Amino acid sequence: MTDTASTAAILSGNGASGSKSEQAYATVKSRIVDGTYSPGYRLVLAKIAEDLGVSVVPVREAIRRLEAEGLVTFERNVGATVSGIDPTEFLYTMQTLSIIEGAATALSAPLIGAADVARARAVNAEMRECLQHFDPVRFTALNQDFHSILFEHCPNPHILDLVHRGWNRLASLRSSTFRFVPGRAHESVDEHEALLQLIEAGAGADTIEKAARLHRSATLDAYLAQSNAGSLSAH
Amino acid sequence: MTDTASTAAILSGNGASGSKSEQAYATVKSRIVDGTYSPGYRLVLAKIAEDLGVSVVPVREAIRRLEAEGLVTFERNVGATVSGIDPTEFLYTMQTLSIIEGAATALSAPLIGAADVARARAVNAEMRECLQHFDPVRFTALNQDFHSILFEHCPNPHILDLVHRGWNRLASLRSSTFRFVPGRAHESVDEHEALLQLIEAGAGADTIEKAARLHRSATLDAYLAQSNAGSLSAH
DNA sequence: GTCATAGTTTTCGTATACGATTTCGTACTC
DNA sequence: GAGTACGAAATCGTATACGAAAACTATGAC
Repeated sequence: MTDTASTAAILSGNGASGSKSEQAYATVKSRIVDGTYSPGYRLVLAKIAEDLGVSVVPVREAIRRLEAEGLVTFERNVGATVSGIDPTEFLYTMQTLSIIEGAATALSAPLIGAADVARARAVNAEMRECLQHFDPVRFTALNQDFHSILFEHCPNPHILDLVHRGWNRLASLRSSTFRFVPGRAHESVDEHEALLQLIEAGAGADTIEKAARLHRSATLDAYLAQSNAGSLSAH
Repeated sequence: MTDTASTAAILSGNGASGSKSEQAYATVKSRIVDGTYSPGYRLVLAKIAEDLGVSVVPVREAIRRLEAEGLVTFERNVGATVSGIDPTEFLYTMQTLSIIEGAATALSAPLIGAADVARARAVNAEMRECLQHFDPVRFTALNQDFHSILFEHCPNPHILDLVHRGWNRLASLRSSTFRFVPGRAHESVDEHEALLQLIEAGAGADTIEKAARLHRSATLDAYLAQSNAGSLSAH
């Protein structure tokens, strides 16, 4: 995710590759994802156009594409704003994501080799270390990595696409840190190990999916219990 | 689905409502969905613009939005074509759809009242009739209705959105009929009844989801077994 | 002080124009 | 006859310009 954002930033930096419409799309998207444009931010076509040194037509096109992805809201003759995400929205997005990620993990499982499991274990070990010298930022980044390893062999491109969209949707809430819950972190690491063992044992897709989804749900529940729902929108 | 298409067609007919960009979007989408523009169809901006009586700018915008939805493929300096769907793609789309629909059904289940179950039963009864005086077109339409009833209370808007996107994606394959498999139809009706009973009994989400998904998967498998995979792309 | 209204400003919406890129057909060479 | 090079046509890409809609502001009446 951070990778995607920085890649887009680099692209927008040199600006040499792709059409201007493409550049506008990538840049605005990355700015939404990295929080430069936070929810509610008013996206004025002319300003963005000037900022990027292009005319409004490609910017307009980019904004509409982002709208189709759910990252911005567009209103006729009024303009575009970065999509906000209220507590209910947040819950629904997380719920959807846990379903999709569960499926992605289950579909990947048969294709995950010993090397991948080893990699995932290494990541998990690092997460355990992060718990000792309290480092929530790194912990959550590693958490993302861990699950990415489990997804990466998913043969169904639609599912992977949905996973990414979901995370993009949540990105403006600082996805890299919002899932850290101290009390939950220890269990989380243990659940990761359990998940890896299920995969190694060649458990059925149902079992793996359920485990993956429950794990994600539990993390979400813990997060919600910690921060009262009201503060979500202020994030 | 048919409803959506005809609505869009009506909108494009009077063309009075919404912006021209919106009109272009709705019209092109409906034409893709209803098969007027079938997979591989070359979408030439200028021609569509002329056809709709607008300039190319709003058409271009509409096409890019459709690209973000996966309905068209766009290549720089070359143009847009209606996304084809090869047998593998088809499988992945159906797989994704069965996951999403299973989840949608499970999430709806607690909110489905006796009246809804009765409606669904009525639809199912009609389906049974269709089997007697062989009417596959109506059968598949009713099948769609049946599942829609089960979805409609789904509180998670993202999931519903994904369901619709999935069906749009498949629409150019004549979604209204491609799922009819004579040998499978009878079982299908029985499974519907079983699903309704699970819902009435207040079964757990897991059980309902699994049942719904398995049902869809079985239908897909039967369909694939019937038509050899090669003919899919020609549809 | 509050509300309504008219005028101004901002911003969007799209048509048009022109440059850039690709594609396709034709002629020429080997 | 096959392959290549060149040129014309088709098509995309975007800047600019102007019209339309909404939002904002100031003014005046009550």
